[in-house]
Amino acid sequence: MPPKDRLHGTLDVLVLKTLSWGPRHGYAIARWLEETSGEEISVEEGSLYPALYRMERRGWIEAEWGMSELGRKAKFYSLTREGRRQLQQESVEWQRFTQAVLRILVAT
Amino acid sequence: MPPKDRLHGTLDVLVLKTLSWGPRHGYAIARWLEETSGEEISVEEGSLYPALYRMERRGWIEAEWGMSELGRKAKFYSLTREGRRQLQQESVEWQRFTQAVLRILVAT
DNA sequence: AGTCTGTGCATAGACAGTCTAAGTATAGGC
DNA sequence: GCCTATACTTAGACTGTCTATGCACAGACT
Repeated sequence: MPPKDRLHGTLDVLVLKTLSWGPRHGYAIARWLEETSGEEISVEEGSLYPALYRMERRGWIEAEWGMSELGRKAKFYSLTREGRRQLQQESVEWQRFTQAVLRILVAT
Repeated sequence: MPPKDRLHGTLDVLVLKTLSWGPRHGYAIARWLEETSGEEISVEEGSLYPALYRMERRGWIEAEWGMSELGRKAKFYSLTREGRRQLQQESVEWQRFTQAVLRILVAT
């Protein structure tokens, strides 16, 4: 696996979290995650857009065409009620799991 | 993805870490990870054994047939020098990445 | 005029890893 | 006799991320 598959399994929850602060278009989601993480996280477009479609299909987010800050057409996504539930649940599970892994990795 | 694909990308480093305390056979590695994590982590055999072969092929671990604690034949794996390097590196990267994710997930 | 970079979306196909599920084999408990 | 636990093996499904490409438009720079 390419070294950067590290995103595997966390992209959804990251996108959901990003949208929890209000609607954003795809490109903005990617930029925001990368900047906020100090470039520690990189979001490839080939991963992001399929992920957005998946989550829309599952009813976690909704899309609406609009205008970006720069006046270009862009698809804005927003969390649905179900998406908010999903975010909550996934976030908790992710933290529980990574805590368990961390305990093992730092054990002596 | 089945809800339990959460192991994705962390199985290798967990196995390497387990072996850092000495040789163990596959079955014991799985049991140990599950117990130590309080059943938070579950290691399927269909994931574990292919992972062991992969890591052996990559020179991170070495195998040797022996006898288990219960007197049954079992394949014992031990870390190679390269495996120790790999563990160190992967562990650091994993922690950096999950820290970045965590910061986002707990942000308000 | 032409090129380059940045914005923004879309999608095909490769790739890799985990999972389910089945099988082998042995041993002990009921 | 059957069930559970130990211990390894492997085929195939599944899914998600990646690379790579394409479209479209705008502004900057030469």
